[in-house]
Amino acid sequence: MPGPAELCRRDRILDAAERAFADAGFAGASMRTIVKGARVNLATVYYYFGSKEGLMEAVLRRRFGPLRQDQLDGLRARQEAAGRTPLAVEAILEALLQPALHVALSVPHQRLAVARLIGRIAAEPDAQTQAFLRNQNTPMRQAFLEALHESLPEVPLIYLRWRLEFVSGALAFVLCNPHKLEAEGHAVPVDAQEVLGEMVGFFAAGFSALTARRTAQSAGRAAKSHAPLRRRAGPNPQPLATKS
Amino acid sequence: MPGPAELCRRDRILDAAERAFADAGFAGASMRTIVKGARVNLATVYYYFGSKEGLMEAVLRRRFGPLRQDQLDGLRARQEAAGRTPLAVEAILEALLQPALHVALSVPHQRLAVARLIGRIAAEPDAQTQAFLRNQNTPMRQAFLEALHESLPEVPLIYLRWRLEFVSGALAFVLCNPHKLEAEGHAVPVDAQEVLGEMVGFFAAGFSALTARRTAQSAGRAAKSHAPLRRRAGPNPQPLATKS
DNA sequence: TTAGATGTCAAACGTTCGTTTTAAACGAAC
DNA sequence: GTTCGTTTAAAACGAACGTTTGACATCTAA
Repeated sequence: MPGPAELCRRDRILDAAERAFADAGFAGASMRTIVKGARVNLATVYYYFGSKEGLMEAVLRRRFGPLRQDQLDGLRARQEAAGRTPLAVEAILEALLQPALHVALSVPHQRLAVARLIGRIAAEPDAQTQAFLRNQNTPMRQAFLEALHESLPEVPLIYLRWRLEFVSGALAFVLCNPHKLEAEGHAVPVDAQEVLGEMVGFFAAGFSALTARRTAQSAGRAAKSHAPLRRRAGPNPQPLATKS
Repeated sequence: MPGPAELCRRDRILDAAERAFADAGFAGASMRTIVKGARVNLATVYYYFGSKEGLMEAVLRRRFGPLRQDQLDGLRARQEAAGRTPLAVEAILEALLQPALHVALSVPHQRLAVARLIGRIAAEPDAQTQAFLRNQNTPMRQAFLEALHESLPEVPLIYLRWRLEFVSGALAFVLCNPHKLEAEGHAVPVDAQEVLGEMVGFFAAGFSALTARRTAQSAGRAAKSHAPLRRRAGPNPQPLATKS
């Protein structure tokens, strides 16, 4: 039977693993640094989670389960409040972005690890991790896609899906590198509410844009500069400093 | 003196390393799989590149040097063609996105590895890699930021920087997971030109949006649903399938 | 021919990896 | 008090890791 001490160790492992995976990725994080951070024996991890992949899966389940649920709950709540009328795109985007930005940017101690984790696993190469994540996210993404389709019936569904991927990519990127949103010299942590407002406004305008069929002539007066892309062949075109 | 055979080996190593880093990330790719792919001896890599990090740096330099130059050239060409008038946002975005999408999505054989590499390293934890990449990209990003500022003087600079990060994130995400843009069942590779047009239209609309100061009331009729986010504490809120 | 770079190779260096084994300590039930 | 399932600990497993070594070719310059 699980006593309180056991839960304590299990959670310590999950916390340390979350930090390690966020910092170094799945392959780069080692079990030994995780158990050092959790102050438990190496075998304890295998007792609870079976393997490194099992540990990763538990970490993802603990974080993304509630997060995804919050996103879905937010969408449903807004839909109920709106009654029969389709939601404003801004409301849909808020329901999607607010839970992630909130858990990632607003909380005090070191839950920045969560942010990096969210962003990191979007690019994780591990096939099992990818499959697990896809299974987790598919229903949620489907719900948001349907909501967008109701609000923007004139935009082809395939483009709505693309645009949703753009939003997901930007979100993952921001969560993974929150320092890139900070002002030039300031070290002040970014305000989650402000980022949310800016992202909602930015992407809502994009979503409401009609399908772009221009591509070539959109540059207008610069169209003549479309020379075929050449690959550079010379040696070391850019020396570049190697130190930060 | 470098003979042709030597250059051949050096390039074979870079090709194999690029593929391996794109597939497994920096930590996940092993020197032995790289030399196996390049059909060279293990020591040869150290003869040419000194270390694994040196190899990574050479891979990044070879790809991102020309890519970044193409982006800058495209911007400058459009600026010259436009004369004194500020560029259309669409033109700026095209200059930014077209080289990356072109090298990543359009080429035949296996240069998809380049795409995954571009997307992957945006999330690479390795500090040295991050510093190297930042040094590479800073001047280019600055140029695009200035171009955007001239075209959209009414948008505060800090928000232009944020929006540029959103675009970079979406681009990295798309390059890293090109399959997510494919249609549901179809396996047809995505058309780079179509993605470019859609991204340009989508983000141009976002950039031209005025600063959003609403955040709270933007959801309009759904504002009452803004309950404080609760963290879920119950055990395993979502069982979820563990197999793909 | 000799001296010295220049590339290439097989083999091994010591370390760290994920994982397993073995056993001891624990609390509750009989 | 013994037994039993559960939990922790120390040590070790074989494999793979990044890196180095030393020898062996090959070629140029003196």
